[in-house]
Amino acid sequence: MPLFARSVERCNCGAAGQASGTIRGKRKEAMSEQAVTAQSEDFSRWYNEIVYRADLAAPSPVRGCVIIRPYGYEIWEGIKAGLDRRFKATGHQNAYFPLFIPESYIRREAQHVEGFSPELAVVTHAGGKELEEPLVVRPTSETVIGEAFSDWIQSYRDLPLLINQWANVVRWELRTRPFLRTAEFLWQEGHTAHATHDEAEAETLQMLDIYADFAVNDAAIPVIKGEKSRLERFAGALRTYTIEAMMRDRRALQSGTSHNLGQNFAKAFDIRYLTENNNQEFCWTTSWGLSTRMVGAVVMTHGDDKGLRLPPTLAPYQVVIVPIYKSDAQRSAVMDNVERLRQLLDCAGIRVHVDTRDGQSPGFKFNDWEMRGVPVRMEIGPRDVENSNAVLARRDMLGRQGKQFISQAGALEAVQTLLADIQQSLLDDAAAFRDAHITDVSSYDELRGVIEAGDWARASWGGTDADELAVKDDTGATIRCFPFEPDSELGECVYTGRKADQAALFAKAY
RNA sequence: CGGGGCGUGGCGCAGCCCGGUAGCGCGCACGGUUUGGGUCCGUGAGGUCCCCGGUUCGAAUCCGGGCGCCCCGACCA
Repeated sequence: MPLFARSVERCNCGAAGQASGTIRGKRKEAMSEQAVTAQSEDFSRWYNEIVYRADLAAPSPVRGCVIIRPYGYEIWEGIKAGLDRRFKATGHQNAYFPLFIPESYIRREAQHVEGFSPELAVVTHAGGKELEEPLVVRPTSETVIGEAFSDWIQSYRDLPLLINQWANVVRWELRTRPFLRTAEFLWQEGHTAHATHDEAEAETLQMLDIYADFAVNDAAIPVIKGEKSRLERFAGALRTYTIEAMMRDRRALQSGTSHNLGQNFAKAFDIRYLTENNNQEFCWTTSWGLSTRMVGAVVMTHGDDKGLRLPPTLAPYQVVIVPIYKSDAQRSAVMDNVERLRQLLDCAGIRVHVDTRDGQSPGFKFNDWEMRGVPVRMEIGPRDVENSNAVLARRDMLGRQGKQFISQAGALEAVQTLLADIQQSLLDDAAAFRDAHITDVSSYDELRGVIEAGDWARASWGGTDADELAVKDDTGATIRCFPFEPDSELGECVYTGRKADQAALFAKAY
């Protein structure tokens, strides 16, 4: 298509009588260069273009890393704020542990080493000398925190210990994509210690609920809660729980995980407490994490062919005001109105931005902010000034039908209503999309067909690890989770035909 | 680690086959014009042509070596 447009332009060079054709050709070409690749054409290309063109991220000089630009970082800050508030409300406190972990720590929990050693970055030299013991750049902090916990916890009176840290971690991945998988990423990792298995289990599930509540209500991403299979379990955990979300290309994205670590780390790091009866007992610990991957989830859940669509709760700008004017006289009258409305919204706590760029046409700005996903656009021009009106346009409903003409007097209320509407409609859209692409299957052929078509399959499962791997080799899909709410009756195992013990959700995943 | 491709102003590319000292689009700066759905015109700034070596009067272009990146297959929040 671009090739065609280019050749048309070339042919028209110097040709007489084809002026309008040339202009049309040029305009088409310019449009195609400005437009984003369609999702249906190439989803991962769409994703990359959006991430870079909406200024979420920039390429980094280091292999698998990215620079998170201010617009992208503000989305992350919104995520942090939403989670941190929920963590605090449930009694957790923030702390910070070192980036560097003695290599010997990582080795103390057998499964943990095995799980992480392939992707560790290790510092062997520092201060111009070789270190006596290499330092691992943390891939996660169970080990250092476990060591600290063993010091801090003496008696049952010290429990539960509820700690969270906001940090960067490094996992040396081979294939990386901005936000979804990078060598370094930002996240929070919660670490708690409890007196009993049941308390630890309750904490693990509580934190999963918090992730789900955040995903649904703040990020407008419907998620399915469930337990991970043994193969997908965190290295060193008793049980791993997950929230799974469906992206716009129907691939699954694990968007947050919560682990009941049992007494594995307590035993490896000697985290013990004295009971009321003066007995030494090992603690039961948990850990749970959610990362900058969530930014990618927001992009891939809500984005469309025009670009980002941000849920108002997380949008850096909830409203962008585009002033429209010709003459200087118009300009000052328009800007007068704009400034008053900006203040009105700002005072109400709405994140509002005025696009004062000169030399960019309003039409350009409309498209630009649509690409960046701003939920609501307010246009104010001479006609509006005359009538004390304004135009509101919603990002989730493009074109004429998403526009409304309001009075400036009712602007605040109209904007608040609209923001709430958009938040809800993004969630509804995503939920409808997801539900339309999950199918219950009762035979393996059916499962294979559904996966091949790109959808998710829900099936009864009673297979072994080896069976699960065989299904993965055969179809490319993995068990994303055993959902808490299976939504259907158990039959025979879809793969082995034996008695099934749980319902499993199969999908291709990121 | 196996297979494929690419390194040329900030970005995307042409030029290379057939050597003659670099060009286009976008972006950027300035001036004007325009502005209710991706304005247009003019002027201008900006390049170790990935690196090292060789051939040659002369290398982005030919030859040798190296480095880096991207895409596709085995692991992962």
